[in-house]
Amino acid sequence: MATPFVDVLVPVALDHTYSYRVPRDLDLKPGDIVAVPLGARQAIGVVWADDVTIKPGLHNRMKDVELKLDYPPLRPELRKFIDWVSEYTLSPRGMVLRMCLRMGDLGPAREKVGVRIAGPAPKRMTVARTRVLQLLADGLLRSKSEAAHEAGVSAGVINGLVDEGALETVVLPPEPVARRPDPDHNIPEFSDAQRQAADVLRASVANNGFSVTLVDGVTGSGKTEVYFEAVAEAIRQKKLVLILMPEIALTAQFLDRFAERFGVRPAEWHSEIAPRLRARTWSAVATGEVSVVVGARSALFLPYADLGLIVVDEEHDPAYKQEDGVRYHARDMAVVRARETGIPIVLASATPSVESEVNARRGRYAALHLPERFGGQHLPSVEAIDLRREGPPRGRFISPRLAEEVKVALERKEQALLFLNRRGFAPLTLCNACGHRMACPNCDAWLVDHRFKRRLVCHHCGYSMPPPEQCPKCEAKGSFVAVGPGVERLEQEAAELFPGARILVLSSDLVDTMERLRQELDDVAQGRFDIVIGTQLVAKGHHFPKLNLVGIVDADLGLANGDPRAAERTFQLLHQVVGRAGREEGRGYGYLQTHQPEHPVMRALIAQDREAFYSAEIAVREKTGYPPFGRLASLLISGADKHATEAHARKIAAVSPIHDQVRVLGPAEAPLAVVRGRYRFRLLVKSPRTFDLSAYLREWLAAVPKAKGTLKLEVDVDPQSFF
DNA sequence: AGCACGCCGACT
DNA sequence: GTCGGCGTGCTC
Repeated sequence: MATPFVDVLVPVALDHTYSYRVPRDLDLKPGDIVAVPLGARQAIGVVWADDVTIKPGLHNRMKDVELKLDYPPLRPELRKFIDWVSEYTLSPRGMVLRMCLRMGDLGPAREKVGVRIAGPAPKRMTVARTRVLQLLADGLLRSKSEAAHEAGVSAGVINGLVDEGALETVVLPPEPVARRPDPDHNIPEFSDAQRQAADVLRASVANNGFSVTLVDGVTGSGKTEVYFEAVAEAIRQKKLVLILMPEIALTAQFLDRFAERFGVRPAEWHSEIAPRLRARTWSAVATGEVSVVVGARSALFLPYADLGLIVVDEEHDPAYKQEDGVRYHARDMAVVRARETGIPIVLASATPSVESEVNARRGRYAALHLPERFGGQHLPSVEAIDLRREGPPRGRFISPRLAEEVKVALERKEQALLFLNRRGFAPLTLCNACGHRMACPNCDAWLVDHRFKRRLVCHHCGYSMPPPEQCPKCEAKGSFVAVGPGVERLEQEAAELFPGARILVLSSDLVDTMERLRQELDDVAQGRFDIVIGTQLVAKGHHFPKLNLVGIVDADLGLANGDPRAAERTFQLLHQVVGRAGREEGRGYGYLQTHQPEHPVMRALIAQDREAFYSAEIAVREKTGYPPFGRLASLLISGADKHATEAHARKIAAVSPIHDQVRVLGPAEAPLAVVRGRYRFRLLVKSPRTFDLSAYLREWLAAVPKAKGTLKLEVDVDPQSFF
């Protein structure tokens, strides 16, 4: 029985559904994907409810559903998930739906045309034509471009032969997005510990209900191979699998590893997939034609036909947090999606987030530990270099001891990695004559000297200018000095310290394409460089067999700010970077240049005592009520005028509902007080862990006066960054 | 998020 | 006199 009206959720910044009339020839059910008129344009939306009662005043404004699209309906659990994410993050439901419908170009793909022999050779023969006919003499079908390429002729020759009737064109069936992986293609040899872990994961897939398992094992412990066994089990059960990666730079590398295990590459999903392939992939996921998707966080919102397993690799990675639009944490939302779907989820990391570690310790998550490196690899030994006692001379950043160790490594024909998480040449440019510091005109930040590009650059808004000839304040000439190190400056120092060494600098602003980065990483792996100087770009990914020495140039860098997660982040990042050493042959060494070797993060890295670090950090969080022992939300109020912005922030604070479990802090100037010419004030909301913070915020926002003019309010539940 | 509508400055 | 800037508000 067709219903006369349906409620449709449209992908715009709207929480409510709109009602549409259903034409007689359409039969619509919840989940169906439809095209509807919306204002002056057409929108793709999803039927959220049928059997709808219409308010009398609406009848004359209602429009008709235009058509139903030929895709499987969104499943109830995905619709529930959309509702849940919207409620939790306080984002409009339509904007969450929009993330599910980012399907690229709709409509039929351009048909690929193939050619084959059809009739006698034409009277006028040429050398090129002969080559084509010889190639196609076997009677097989080839695509036009393939045939032209193989025969070494232009496409025009092929077209000419088609016109003369010697060849005929045939529409080729579209290439599948991904072929079916073979779960038994190449099962690796496992150690006992790995086998046990794999068995547990396989069982969790076979049992087929919601469960969360934290797989933690050091780099090289075979985590990936272990959770591949769970993936294999899901494939055997004809279920779909989602493997989440924190960034797309890692997916490319990962696809080959997957192919080694399963014989074929999985489908790939991230923001840089070309529109056509994106559309085909979306559709193949919805119909269940692909079985494994490897993707960045946006892959979490795909309409999987029958999802059986989610894996979140590097679950601690901060890149899982989306910081604009719908602000969500893909790891946390993945757990929610698994729960709504009733399937197992695997969280994998060498350095789990404190959140996941606490959940594992309290038994809320199952935990599997893979303590050893595989195949007799050793963990690198780590030492501190105390910069207070044995630091480099003024204006230098590589201490004598680290320099000595690098020399030894080079003599042994091994590679060294110098890690500094700071792009450019120097973070500050200072006038020696008057003390003027070069600052961004739009932001509350210094301009970073990028000497390779010959520009001073703001890392917050992208503003850049050529280095000035003279000081804009005192007009002194040649008075500027670079203060502090960046990777480019480190290269200069390394070139002086290690003459003849082949040095490569790797940082995101120096990488123009993914392909180029891959090439450069490959060059390093092949031993074409002796010293790599890099930012966090080099923290993960490639294996460098000849790399046995890692020097952390400024281990304290991430600890300086007031972020409650600073210690955790620093521990995770440095652990990962140091873990690059000694992965294949010989023994790895890590050196931490630090002013505070007694800091818990440094001590844990040196003693290789992960447990001690987590226990100490968990105790701090518990005492201070920070996540996961309490909940946080941040309200960021920004605007072009400082006083108006602050006044608005105060107004918002004034209407916060009074609740004895909630503390509202602020408004205070955000740590970065101005960005892109906008002043920023922040309110921080703290509550106990079990408190429904989203409901509280919703009640609050209902009382907040609407922002006028340039004023803007952004709400972030579970903020990860405090800038 | 789009897109139209609306009210104030520089042009054919 | 009109073209067009982007602030404001609506979309069944």
